[in-house]
Amino acid sequence: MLEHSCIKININFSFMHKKIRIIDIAKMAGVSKGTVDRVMHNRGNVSDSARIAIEKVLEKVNYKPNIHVSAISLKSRYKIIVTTPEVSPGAYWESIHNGIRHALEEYENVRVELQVFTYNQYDVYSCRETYEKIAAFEMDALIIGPTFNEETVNLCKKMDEREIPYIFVDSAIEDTSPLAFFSADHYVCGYMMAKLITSIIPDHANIAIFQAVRTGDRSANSTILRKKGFTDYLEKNRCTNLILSIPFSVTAPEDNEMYLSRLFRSQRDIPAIVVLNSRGYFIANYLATNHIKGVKMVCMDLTTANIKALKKGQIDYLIGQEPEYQGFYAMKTLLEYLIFKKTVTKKNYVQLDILTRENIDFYKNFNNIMY
Amino acid sequence: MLEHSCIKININFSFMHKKIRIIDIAKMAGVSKGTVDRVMHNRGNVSDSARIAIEKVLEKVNYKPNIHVSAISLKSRYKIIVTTPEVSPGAYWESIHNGIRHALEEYENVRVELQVFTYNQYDVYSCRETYEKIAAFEMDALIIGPTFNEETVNLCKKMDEREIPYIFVDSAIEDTSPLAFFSADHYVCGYMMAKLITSIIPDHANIAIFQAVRTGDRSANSTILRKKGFTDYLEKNRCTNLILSIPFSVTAPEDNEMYLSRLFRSQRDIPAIVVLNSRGYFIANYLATNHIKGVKMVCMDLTTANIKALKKGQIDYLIGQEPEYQGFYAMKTLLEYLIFKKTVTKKNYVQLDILTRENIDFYKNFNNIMY
DNA sequence: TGTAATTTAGTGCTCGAGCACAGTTGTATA
DNA sequence: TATACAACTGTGCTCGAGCACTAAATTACA
Repeated sequence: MLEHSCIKININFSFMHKKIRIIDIAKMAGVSKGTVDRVMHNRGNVSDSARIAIEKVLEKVNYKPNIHVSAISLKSRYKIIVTTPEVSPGAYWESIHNGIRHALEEYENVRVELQVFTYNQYDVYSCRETYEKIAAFEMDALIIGPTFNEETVNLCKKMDEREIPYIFVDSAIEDTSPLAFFSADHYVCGYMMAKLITSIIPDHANIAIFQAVRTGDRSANSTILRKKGFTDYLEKNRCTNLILSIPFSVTAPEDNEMYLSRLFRSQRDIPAIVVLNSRGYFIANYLATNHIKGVKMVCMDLTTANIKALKKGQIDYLIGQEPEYQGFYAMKTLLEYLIFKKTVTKKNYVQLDILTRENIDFYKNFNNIMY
Repeated sequence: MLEHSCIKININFSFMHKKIRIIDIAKMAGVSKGTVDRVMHNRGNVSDSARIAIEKVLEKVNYKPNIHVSAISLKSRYKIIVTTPEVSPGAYWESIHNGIRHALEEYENVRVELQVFTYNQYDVYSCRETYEKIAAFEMDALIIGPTFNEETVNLCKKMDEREIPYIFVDSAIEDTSPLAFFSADHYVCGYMMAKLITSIIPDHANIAIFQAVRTGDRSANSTILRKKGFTDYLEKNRCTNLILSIPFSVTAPEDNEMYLSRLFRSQRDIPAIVVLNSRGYFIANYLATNHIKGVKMVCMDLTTANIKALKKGQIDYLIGQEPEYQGFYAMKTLLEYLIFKKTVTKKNYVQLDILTRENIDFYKNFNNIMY
């Protein structure tokens, strides 16, 4: 008979797990719990002797406040502004807003007055005007879902002057000093998309990239980075695929079908399309209605429309960037910074989920995880 | 100038968000909060008239208990047993145990006496003996990480007789009636692995499968399902790849290198290896030390060793099955069932994460998500 | 040295669900 | 009608962090 083990571990939480409370620290330091609280939250009005005694105890013990009790006993009031591109149902930005809302629900005792300002992400003038309005407002903090570089830098400068903390979601902007950002690594994202698309098409096959055209001839920050990652992968791996660009107009959507049909007329063989924004479903639908088959597709974002196309087999790989998680942690981080003066991790890169028609049914967005 | 919008939404939580408390329901129904509590937790000792009045109010309002308050005001005591294959550091089962522990931390006020029994997953006798010990114990509930079908069915029968609820993690066993299970859909998992491996190798290329040999000639439940999914994919898509089996012995590990070298001697061209258990790193290391290059690999589980091999580029795709999530929700579900008599969703399939060397650095296991 | 101003420390209330215990009905039986 | 016993219901305490309010100690200054 073989050797075998049978480990028996007794974890009796009533004995072990003696969790340290604020009052325990107070007793150890020979002060009252009020004083401990003042030291831990930097509220001042504490003598040096008391402060040092408490700090010594804090070094020794590993105090972790009971988050549940914290959440119910808060009484603060804050005014927070959120600005992002416009929100449409089932789409990317809605998920970010959902995440933000969930964070507020977690701290339901905190009175937060939330103001949401949206702008047209394809129109720099809309963004500029919205940002000007925001700059004039009173607030305790700001969450920014940025698109245009220059405008965002300007807004951030004003916030810096007024010493108002701000956090980025979706992507971070250079030359600003945010409290933190929550975003995907867009460069790696593009790099990975290149790897995925080239793995499922023949060498030297053509690849078309679908890209939005913006007012003022400027692309969104994230798209630029993704494209850089994409081309860098091809270069690094000595891929000789021909890259075609498909323009995509938001202001004149009637032109888009034309762009596509022009492409498919001029190029006989387009075995692969990569969409660096969340409009993958648009091309998937075009291909389906025009009975164009055998085109491999790698697209971004788990929007309702994209998921549908993935399940139908029109899209091969869909990349998710956890928008609910981004929104949730942006707001959570902000609140904990404002309330508890908690130290903040500045750079926060979210997961890049790879979804296929096989594993999409098991995908849990952050909503499911939380409740 | 283009049209653009600037939506301003005021979400003032002090006005809106009037959250309904237990005492509000009591007032509406004209009873005391104690009675409402009794109705909601099915504790009995309530007159029909009071019960009906409260149930009517509950239908109208959308009451959600404040989870934070719930967590701090519990006073129950429970004895729970966990049985899984042996745990080794950085490996699959450790993650499941971590998840279980985290759930206990979330309900730190509940006094849980936890007993862990592990068995050798490659030795049916070890399992049998461990299960016999467990069957004799007193407990309020049981969490099972099963391997052997027959033995598990026997244990479950005894639990059914004693009316002790049990939950499966990792995989569910047929002919049992668990309270719930948390596992990946192993069939789909194998199916997806077949899709991934065939997408990165030439048609008709050979594929080797690495499989453990068990005492009593029986494979683990999950591995059987994965293999079924794997072969079904190949059949369905008319793949003509030749499938080779590599045996893998745990009892005589010195034989494994021999098995591998024998394979690579007999077959000149093995461009792909699929590992349906979490030992992918073992083959990756063999290939590396023997300077065998160009072999594509798809493996299971985000163990420390596998992640290392993925980052080095030895493994191409690694499939994760959220072990922390499984453990966490198994214990959480159990506690909420015992304490609150909460209704339980029986079938719970976890996410199948696809990891590559590009997105592995951003992967958050459940530990990170929670804290 | 006495009084006001200021700093520092401590006490006690808040949040809401859970739950033990006391208190109040109603019904049955001597 | 008195008493026992059940069935039911309401009251009040618990958990621990936050924070307001009060009390005490210290300093400032006439």
